[in-house]
Amino acid sequence: MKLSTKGRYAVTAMMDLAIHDNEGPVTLSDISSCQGISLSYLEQLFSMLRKAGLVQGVRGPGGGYRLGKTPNQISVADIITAVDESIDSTNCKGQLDCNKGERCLTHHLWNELSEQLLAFLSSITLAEFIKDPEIKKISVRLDGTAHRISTMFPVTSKMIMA
Amino acid sequence: MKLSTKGRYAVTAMMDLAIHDNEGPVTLSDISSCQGISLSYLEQLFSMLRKAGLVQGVRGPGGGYRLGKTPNQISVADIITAVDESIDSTNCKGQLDCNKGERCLTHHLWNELSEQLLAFLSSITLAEFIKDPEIKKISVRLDGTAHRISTMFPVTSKMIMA
DNA sequence: AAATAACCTAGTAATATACTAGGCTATCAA
DNA sequence: TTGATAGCCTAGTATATTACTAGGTTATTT
Repeated sequence: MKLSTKGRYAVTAMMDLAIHDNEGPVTLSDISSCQGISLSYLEQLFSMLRKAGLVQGVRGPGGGYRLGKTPNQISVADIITAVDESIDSTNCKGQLDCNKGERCLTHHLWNELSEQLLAFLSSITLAEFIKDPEIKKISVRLDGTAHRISTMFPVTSKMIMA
Repeated sequence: MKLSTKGRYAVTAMMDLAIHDNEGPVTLSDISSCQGISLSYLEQLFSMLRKAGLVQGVRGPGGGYRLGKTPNQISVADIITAVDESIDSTNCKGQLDCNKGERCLTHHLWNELSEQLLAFLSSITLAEFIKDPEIKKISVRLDGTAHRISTMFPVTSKMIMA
């Protein structure tokens, strides 16, 4: 279990798809300008997401990406593990005797923690975010044209905090 | 909130200290050989942990590091934030108008997720790991000489899994 | 006095992250 | 049928982070 900006890009992009899941595909170009990262890099991330079955590509004009499963079937853990390849959690993997024919206790403890973290992130699905009250407000306000512009919304005091 | 191998090194090292909290200081040299990372790198990590008040250095022979607070006052989140400086969660921080004078909804959603994750890792303290039944077994078996060698323990089938 | 181990700095190798540049293919609309 | 769109793919590269090496100083114990 690893968590970097790369993983965050993937998660936020998937949130975007989830919000517009019933409105048609979202283009990487839109996500690129929203998240402020290069289109080509996004393409690489989505290549991994697609191979993991988390998204579906739709080619041609009006195309883009949509979710590969229902929002409640896609967890944050799924997304992160798809793009952030897991770290070698023991650093002495392969060699069972990392020190004098024995094995570190702390490695075992880390595994326990790592599993707890994975379970936690697995329990959070994209469906939770669609239910967010802030989003409902936006959806109502923008309904018709939501597909193109609802990934953005006006700044509020709540949003400024990091 | 960021989680890399660097953070894992810090967490496992702190677990080590927590286990031996009542037995005297643990040397970085011991941790180095256990975790398989360089002594000097550990020194740099512990410099950050010390500045965060999470550990106390004890100089001279018989010295090493011990916890700076009680195990139940030190959370996994504390450790990770001390060594893995937090990422710029929005990528458009500073400029409030990341796109056409508006702000991305997904950034807001990420902040919510990030806070949930932080709350989760804040709820897990080093005290949990001391209570681990596996550790109790070791402590009983090694009691007197535990300080030096109890960071290691024999391989069991349970341990081989990653 | 000698050994230990924290504590500190500068420089560097290795790796991961993020981007650039180019191209190809499927699909839609004019 | 043609052009625009947008997915899809590869190779190369700039940047940042991670992890290490190699020196050193200082406090403490034996």
